[in-house]
Amino acid sequence: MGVSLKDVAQRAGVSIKTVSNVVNNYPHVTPHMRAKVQQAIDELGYRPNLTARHLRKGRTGIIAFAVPELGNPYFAELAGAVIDAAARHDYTVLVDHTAGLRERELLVSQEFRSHVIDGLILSPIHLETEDLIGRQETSPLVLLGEREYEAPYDQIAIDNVAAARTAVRHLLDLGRERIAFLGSRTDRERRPAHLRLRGWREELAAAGREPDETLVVATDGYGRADGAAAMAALLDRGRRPDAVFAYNDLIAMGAMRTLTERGLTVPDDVAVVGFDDIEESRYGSVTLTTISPDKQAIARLAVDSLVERLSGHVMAEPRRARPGYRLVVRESTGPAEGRQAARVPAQGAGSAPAPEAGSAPVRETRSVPAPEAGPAPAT
Amino acid sequence: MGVSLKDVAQRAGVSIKTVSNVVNNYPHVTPHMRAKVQQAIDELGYRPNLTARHLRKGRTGIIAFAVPELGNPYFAELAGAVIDAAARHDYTVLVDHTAGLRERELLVSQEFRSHVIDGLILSPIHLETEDLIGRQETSPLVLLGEREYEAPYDQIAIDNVAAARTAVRHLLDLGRERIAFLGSRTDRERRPAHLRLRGWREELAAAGREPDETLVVATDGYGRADGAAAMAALLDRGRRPDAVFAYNDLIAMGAMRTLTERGLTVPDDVAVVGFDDIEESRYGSVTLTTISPDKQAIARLAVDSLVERLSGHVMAEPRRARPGYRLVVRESTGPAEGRQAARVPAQGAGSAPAPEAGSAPVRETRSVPAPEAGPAPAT
DNA sequence: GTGAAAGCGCTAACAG
DNA sequence: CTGTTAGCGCTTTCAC
Repeated sequence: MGVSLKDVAQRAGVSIKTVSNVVNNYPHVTPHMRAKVQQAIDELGYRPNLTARHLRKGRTGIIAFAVPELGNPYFAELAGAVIDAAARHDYTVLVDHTAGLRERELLVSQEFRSHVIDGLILSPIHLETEDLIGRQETSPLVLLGEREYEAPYDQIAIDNVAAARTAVRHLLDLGRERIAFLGSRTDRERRPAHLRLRGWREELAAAGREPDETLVVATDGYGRADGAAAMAALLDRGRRPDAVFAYNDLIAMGAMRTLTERGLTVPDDVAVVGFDDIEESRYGSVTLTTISPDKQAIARLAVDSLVERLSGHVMAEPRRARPGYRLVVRESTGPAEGRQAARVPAQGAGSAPAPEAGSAPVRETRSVPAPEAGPAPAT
Repeated sequence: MGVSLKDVAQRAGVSIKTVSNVVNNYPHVTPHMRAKVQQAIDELGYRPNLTARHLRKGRTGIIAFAVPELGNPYFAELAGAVIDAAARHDYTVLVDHTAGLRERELLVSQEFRSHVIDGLILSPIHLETEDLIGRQETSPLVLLGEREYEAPYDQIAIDNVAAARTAVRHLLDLGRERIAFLGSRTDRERRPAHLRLRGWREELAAAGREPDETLVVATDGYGRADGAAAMAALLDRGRRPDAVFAYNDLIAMGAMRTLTERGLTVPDDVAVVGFDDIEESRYGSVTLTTISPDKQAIARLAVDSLVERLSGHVMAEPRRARPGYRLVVRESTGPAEGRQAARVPAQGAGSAPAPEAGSAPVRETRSVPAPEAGPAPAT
């Protein structure tokens, strides 16, 4: 089919090696030679066959990024950041989504495009530690997301418990009494409770309140519809909270929609805090207070981890990096006027003091959570 | 490094070919042989090297999907649909984003992972016809998005002019007088006006109105912030419209946010129509009326086109497919109560009568635009 | 049914 | 500085 090095060599009347040298920009080639070869390349429209190169070199320069759902803006935004971070190391990213199904997560972690991806960044939901332990695939794997595993792989995640506690504390500081939690999962109960739910419990307990479990609503998924349904269920039960802490922004958005439909006002009747800081939460007629994980840092740490292992620096020690996060206070918990401009986080720049992991290898990256924006002395 | 066919063959005491047969599930292998080989495979933890297979077969089973910005939910949702559609044909998708930069669009279309991707689905913004004409790469390319090119490549896009006209007609039917257009581009003016802007002009003209060009606001990009800024600019100019047709949903969202901040009510003071029907537009305290392109159909048509050409069916004739769309009327142009439930489109199922392109080859796919939901007799 | 050998296009050694 | 050769791991004739 295509034109190969050999064809070019023939045409230019030189050896294959010389052409290869030109293609790879080897320093020691006479300008004359280079010109001659280049001409042949242009005439023939030669393009190097990367597949062959990959086979030869044993690596492809492709890493995979697998998330539950690309339709969730958090993962879409994260995917964008990962693609950019990878590009900085000359890696290309293969994005896949698992629909949060354990089976697909397993498949991806086990045998996904074996030997064509150099490594994998995976954000699992249903995967279990034992699935990971039994992993055959030898290419490096970096885990993202809320779940923590007792498996020998790098894990990048903000301190979910602490972040959740920060959110709940904010609501408590506002004087809220009945703080609901939306978004615990209905399925697979046996597995440890969500860290965010634990944060909710811990912070309430620390404040001397008995966590009211009737204010915890499980959802089937993590989407807006789930949030809307959960909020409706809570209200239908006659348990009207005066604040809601949602598992993520989408659930919070859905909850706010239900509140609007029921004629309740945010934040006056019900204050709402989300988690993720997707861009959408900075718009809307009531902007959303939320926990903002440093997505750039997460992407960078994940890619850097992977790239470092790919570079052959064999480090037995799997590492846990804790990127920064902060609480961004917006209208959904703000003063009742609901007219102030959204406080837009200075994304990327003066953001959290996440460990700088640019070129230097990432080491002990347990960064202190960023100072929260506005600890808000009780209203 | 890895364990190869040869290793397995040695271990099992058979030839390479036999192992290959087992791995590829060839029919004519004795059960005994198969078992023996399988055992060796398991013992050695053999995983086929797909890179080698790719080199040998000349194809990889990977296609690329390049969009301007993964942070735009429209593209993220589309990417998800493309991934799923590709999976149905056993293709994996490599997602990239171009930031809408012509340079990167060019790069992607020209030499992106040459020979490792079998084909490319590209949604360009700044690419010009001549860029496409001069394309060296021989792998198939399918174009998505608003722009139309005089180049020999398949193009999948809804009828943007007609869709825009539908949106504007809806606003006219509502009795709106001053309909603004938000989101024409400031740069590269020489290139033909956006089709959606043309639709706005045409429909106004058809209604006997002189399109008021002072109601057209250019934006730098296609995000929420651009919409917010454009709306603010328009209001600051003292040109208060009673309706807004935005280039896309994000711009519409930003515009609505500005309207809220300025104390104006949607839809009472200003009705708003978007374009894309991202999920977000179905939530929010005022749900958004929007043009809903059939994303599933777009993804399916694009992937099917690509796969068909990849299958060697050489069809000289490039094709233009026109997936369906519909107008989904929601609160942002609805009756002023603003309390009715959002009319959620039956995504996927009873949606537009888009050409069924499941397994059968896609042929003449100029589908009639789906019947719009609620032509809304003038208020 | 199974085995032996050639070669996909490239890079890495090693000569010259 | 340039040419020759071997081989990455696999599939694919073609014999047996």
